[in-house]
Amino acid sequence: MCNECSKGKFYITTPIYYPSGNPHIGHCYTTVACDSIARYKRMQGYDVMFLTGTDEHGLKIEQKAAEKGITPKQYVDEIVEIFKRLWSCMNISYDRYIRTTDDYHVESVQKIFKTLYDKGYIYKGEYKGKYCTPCESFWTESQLDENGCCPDCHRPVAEAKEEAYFFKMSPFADRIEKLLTETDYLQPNTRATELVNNFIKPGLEDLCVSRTSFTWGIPVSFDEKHVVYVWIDALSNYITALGYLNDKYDDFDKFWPADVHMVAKDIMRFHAIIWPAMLMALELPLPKHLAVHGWITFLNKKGESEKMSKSKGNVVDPFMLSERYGADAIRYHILREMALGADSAFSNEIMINRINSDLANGLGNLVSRTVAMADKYFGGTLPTEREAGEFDDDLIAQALALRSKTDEYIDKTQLNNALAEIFKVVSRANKYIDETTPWILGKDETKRARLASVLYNLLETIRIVSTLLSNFMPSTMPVVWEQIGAKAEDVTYDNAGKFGVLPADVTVKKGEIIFPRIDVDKEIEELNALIAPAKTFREDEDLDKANVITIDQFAEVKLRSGEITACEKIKKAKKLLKLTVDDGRNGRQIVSGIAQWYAPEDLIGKKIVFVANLAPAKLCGELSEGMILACDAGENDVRVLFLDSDTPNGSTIR
RNA sequence: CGCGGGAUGGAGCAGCUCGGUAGCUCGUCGGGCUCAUAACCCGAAGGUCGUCGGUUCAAAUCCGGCUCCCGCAACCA
Repeated sequence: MCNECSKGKFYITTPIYYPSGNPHIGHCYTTVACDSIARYKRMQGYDVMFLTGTDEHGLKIEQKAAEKGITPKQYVDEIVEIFKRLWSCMNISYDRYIRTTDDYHVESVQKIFKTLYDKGYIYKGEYKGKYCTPCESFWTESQLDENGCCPDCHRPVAEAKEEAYFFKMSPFADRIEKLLTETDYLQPNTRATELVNNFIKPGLEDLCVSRTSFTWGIPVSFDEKHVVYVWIDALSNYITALGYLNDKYDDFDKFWPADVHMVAKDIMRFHAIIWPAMLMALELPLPKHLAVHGWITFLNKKGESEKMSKSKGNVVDPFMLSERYGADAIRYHILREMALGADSAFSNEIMINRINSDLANGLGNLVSRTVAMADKYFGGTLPTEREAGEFDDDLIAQALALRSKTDEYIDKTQLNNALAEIFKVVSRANKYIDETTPWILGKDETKRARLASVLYNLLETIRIVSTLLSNFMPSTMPVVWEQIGAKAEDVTYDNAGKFGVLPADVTVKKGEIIFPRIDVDKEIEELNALIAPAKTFREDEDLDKANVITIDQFAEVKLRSGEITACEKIKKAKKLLKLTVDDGRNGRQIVSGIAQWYAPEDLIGKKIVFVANLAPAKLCGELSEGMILACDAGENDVRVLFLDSDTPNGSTIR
């Protein structure tokens, strides 16, 4: 069976990552998972295109670069280097790396935008948002700082409108709903209802696809004061990287549509709704699958999993991990722990235990004891006489059945299950050694043939297992092959479906330990010391010359004392408390996001400090006239500033 | 009543579509073995399957109420 030419093509993508910071373990997961699938498919004989890259435009990049005093391009160039270094460190076999700043991508995006405009799917309209007059900047609600002010200059913002281009989503709503609910596009499909209920049933809103408020982006070719906003720029990478509407590459016809787009759940929405809509508008075929995985969360010392974030000091550095344990151990751990769709808790302890029990005790030890016995009893080279025995059939049957199981799980992008199947066979082989007791056979000259059979069966099982595993752990499996005497032609996909491939007189070679066992306690101690302690201040709030204000500026903020006379939770909101405050005048209502930390009864009767001249705003339908002062108290905690109980209400604070 | 997911031995999970002896990995304890990386193999303990009620000969599984967690949306003025 020739598989070099008969399998067809396979196109798989990671998202293009946003280089506003260094890559973390979450980026690693998606990329490692795609890499393993890509390797597996290549091994099967598919013509594989594996794409990854970086999404390099946008306001945030522009700002980060400005902070460092370099151009946006210089800024992204630096971070892209770090991404690429990580991928090389993790043995990522991508075929192509797209940067949205690449000329050909820019050219294609401009053409795509124009095409959609010409087809009538893009029209000019008005974008409503928050505008900061001094900075001449538009912000969305979520970009505003903790006071609802401009994130740049921290002054109040106003409702304003900006000219912008919009992409019509509504014509595609029905087709998208069907795509999500009636096909196997979305994997796992459990999230389809959520998407349909939240976004499609209420009516798909037209999407703002251009901005005039920043310049670090791809200019709209027929209206240069606009730049293309993230959606069309970023999502279209999947086709521009194949040469869609550009001359750089010409394999669009060959590889499109994609077989798998893999993404984390936070960007599922864009890939489940917007991307299909764009493709429908362009009249292009839709990708076959969207595989959505969860986040790697960090299991803290209290046993709670939390999102990784710099301010919590729990970000796991993949460079450090791979240096300590090797890329393959990290790859194995994250692929084995993460079930498609669900979050997976990461902790140093879980990882080390996993490495120890599966890789060191299970696989590593199996290879080690098998090779050692071949070496000890036969000087490394097996004699060719054979004698079958009681437990052989079961072992051989399991080894032979493995490949089709992993095939199936790979096609369902369930890598954790594929690995679980492989390690079942590893366990079976370890058990086989106990059942056949080769150390007893070794003492009896008449049992040479039986002993040779046992060892040969073990070597063959290891060969099959390691062949399939080499897609997940590409750097250590060749070491295994060297030790068990397997040649390159022995460890192919075809041969992973056969038993009896190694020559009967195979010669093994004792070598280094593949996965050394890790001393858990010692290691954890060292790792904890390495993890940066939590910060109680935000990095971007470091006081430097730029942040110094004058006394007049301070005087603009009117702080007053007040007393909380009534307080209740706002039903619809998780975090909001509605406070009635005696401000020494007519009283006022203030809404505060402290419900997580304070119960209403904790606050009634307390004296607090509030900002008196803050523009009123509505939160969850409740009017808020001012803001009470509170400070961060370490990891996800807040303390309200309380005044002495005899402080008069409504007096000025200066 | 905004939308969705979840609660199963110490930990993490499977089972639930299509009711019928509750399973896996890790951990704990006991035993075996000595080829091997104090690794491997076998055995045991440990769960009234969140809670209350209903349907049924029979409920982890189906139905309804409740509690608590977690996402999304909204939102930390």
